[in-house]
Amino acid sequence: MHLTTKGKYAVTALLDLALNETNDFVPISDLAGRQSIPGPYLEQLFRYLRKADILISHRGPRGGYKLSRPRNEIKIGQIISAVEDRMDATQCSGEGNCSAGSKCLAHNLWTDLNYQVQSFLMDKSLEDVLKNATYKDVNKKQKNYKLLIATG
Amino acid sequence: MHLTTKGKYAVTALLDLALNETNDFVPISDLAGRQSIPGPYLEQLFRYLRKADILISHRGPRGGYKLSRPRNEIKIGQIISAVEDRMDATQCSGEGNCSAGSKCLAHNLWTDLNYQVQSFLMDKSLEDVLKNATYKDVNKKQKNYKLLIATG
DNA sequence: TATATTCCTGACTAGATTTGTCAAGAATAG
DNA sequence: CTATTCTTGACAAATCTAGTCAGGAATATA
Repeated sequence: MHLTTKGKYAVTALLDLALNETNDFVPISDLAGRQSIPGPYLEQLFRYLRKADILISHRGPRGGYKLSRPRNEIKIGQIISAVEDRMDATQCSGEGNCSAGSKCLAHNLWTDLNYQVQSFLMDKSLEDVLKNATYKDVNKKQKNYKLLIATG
Repeated sequence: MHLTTKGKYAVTALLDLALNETNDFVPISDLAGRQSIPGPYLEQLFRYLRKADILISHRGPRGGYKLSRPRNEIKIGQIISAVEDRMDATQCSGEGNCSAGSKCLAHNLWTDLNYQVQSFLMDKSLEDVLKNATYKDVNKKQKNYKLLIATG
């Protein structure tokens, strides 16, 4: 399971796009500049998002990108799915042959972890994140869980 | 956020150790053999687990490793925390300076994702996983979420 | 005491992956 | 026409993972 800057950059850029939503196309240089993302790198990521029908592009002056549908219909999970290719936590890509042809002792654990992460990401749209609404209550409990995160 | 084979090997090896729980020490070669994990690599991982007081070791003939406490008191999250060092999903290691000194648009999203993953892993002990009990109901819903996981 | 067993430590390496860069080309608004 | 912007493909450096290896220290057993 690997969430890289690819996924993080993509989500951030699309949040920016959703925030500054108009009918105009927004050039990549604007997004990259505002969000401190290397332009050519973001360009590369936007290829995947266009292929996944999340973005619409237009060339030439006044060209750029815009969201293919309303921001409440684009899920964070869809964005990440479009740019990341190693989000699966199982050792066997879900095939159940992780230990000498059959399931390893931890197989179901990783499958369930997959489900946790996926449902979290698929339940949230760009709009949800901008509103910071649907998951605000979760925030308050965070003090109980510091062990996994480096605090230095 | 990166869950590597380090974390997966460590959890699998400790599940094996919990499964074959006796008062004896179990040599690494036994665990590595049974779980198809490269021995010297597992040895490397066990250093971290000993430092984290999850394992007790003993040298010499009839030596090996055993769990430092009952298997229901060792959480999966503790194991992963001991061997993985990049489980944080935020771009800024939680410092909130991910975008020109302040929080990027996605900061709270990644913080909440951290919480989801941590609470999932910290809620499960070795015993829970072996019993396959505490999270079985979650399994049944999985068909709805396939988008993130490569199906090929 | 001798010996085989097992952990302990540190260094090293090959390969994969990420994180970018770059150049040339195509479309298009004005 | 021309400047702007996306499009595509190739390339490269840095980092990280996954695993190896050698030498040493402790200890149970005979």
